[in-house]
Amino acid sequence: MSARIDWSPWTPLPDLPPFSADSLRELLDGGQAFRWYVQPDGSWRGGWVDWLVELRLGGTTLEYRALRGHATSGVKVVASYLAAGSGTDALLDALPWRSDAHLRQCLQAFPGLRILRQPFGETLLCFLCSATKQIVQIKQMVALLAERLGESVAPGWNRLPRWETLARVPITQLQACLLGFRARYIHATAQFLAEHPGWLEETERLPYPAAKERLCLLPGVGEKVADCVLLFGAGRMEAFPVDVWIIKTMARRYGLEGWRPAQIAQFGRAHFGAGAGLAQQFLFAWERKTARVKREAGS
DNA sequence: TGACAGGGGGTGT
DNA sequence: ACACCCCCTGTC
Repeated sequence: MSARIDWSPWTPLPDLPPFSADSLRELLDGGQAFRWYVQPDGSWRGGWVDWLVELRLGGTTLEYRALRGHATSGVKVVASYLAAGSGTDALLDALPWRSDAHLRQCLQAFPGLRILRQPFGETLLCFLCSATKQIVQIKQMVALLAERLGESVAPGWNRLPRWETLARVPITQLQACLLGFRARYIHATAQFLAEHPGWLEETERLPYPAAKERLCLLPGVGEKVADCVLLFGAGRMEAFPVDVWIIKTMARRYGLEGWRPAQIAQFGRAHFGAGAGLAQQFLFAWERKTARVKREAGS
């Protein structure tokens, strides 16, 4: 019944460090992106805009294949999405791992983990869905948005809807995608973007503080969501999203008991420096893994 | 196997 | 502080 997908051959990706299965899972399904699915053979299928890609580990080397029509530019585009050769190594080396034993432990535990370079507009849409939701639920919402409102890219795979499409969709149709109170935010944001052509593109080009300030003007976007969009959708490594996990981590590992989110963000930028957002992702991955191990041991 | 709380990676008032 | 909206998860 399901039509076959015409894939390019599996190809190794250059300029990326070795990965472990754990770090690949954290990279693709650890709260940065919400459109990656692990397959029975351990490979991952996912995508962004009109790219549908599969990733797998050949030993510790990351390999990809894409739709045949995309094969020519594939390596560059996929490598760029995975932030290959984007200065991650230098940023990692500049983190205070020499004096911070916990950070060092996190960096060692997730080799290859990095910040993805996702499309800005799609990242905004995904994180508007994220409020008080866990990854599985966010994935379900964006899957429904793609399925019902996005254009087909390949058999069984739709891209996420464009903002100009969302602007024309009745709010009731958004609510039907299990968005709950987030439907209102997405609807209103889509209206705003439709009335302000080029606003999103301009925002992406602004320096970090100005870009964050502008994003916070959108309904449903506060400091945390703005930081996530700038970190995961614009490569702004100085963005340091403070969510409940990071609040817990920073309290426990760095002694910041009772600190307010804004203070924690300030501490994070001061302590971790230019790669604060990158550091945050490693801390986050560690905390998730710890929670998972604890849960599995308990049950 | 099925019903039933409880809580969830946030924002806006 | 609390509502928003409702699905997921763990538990009985």
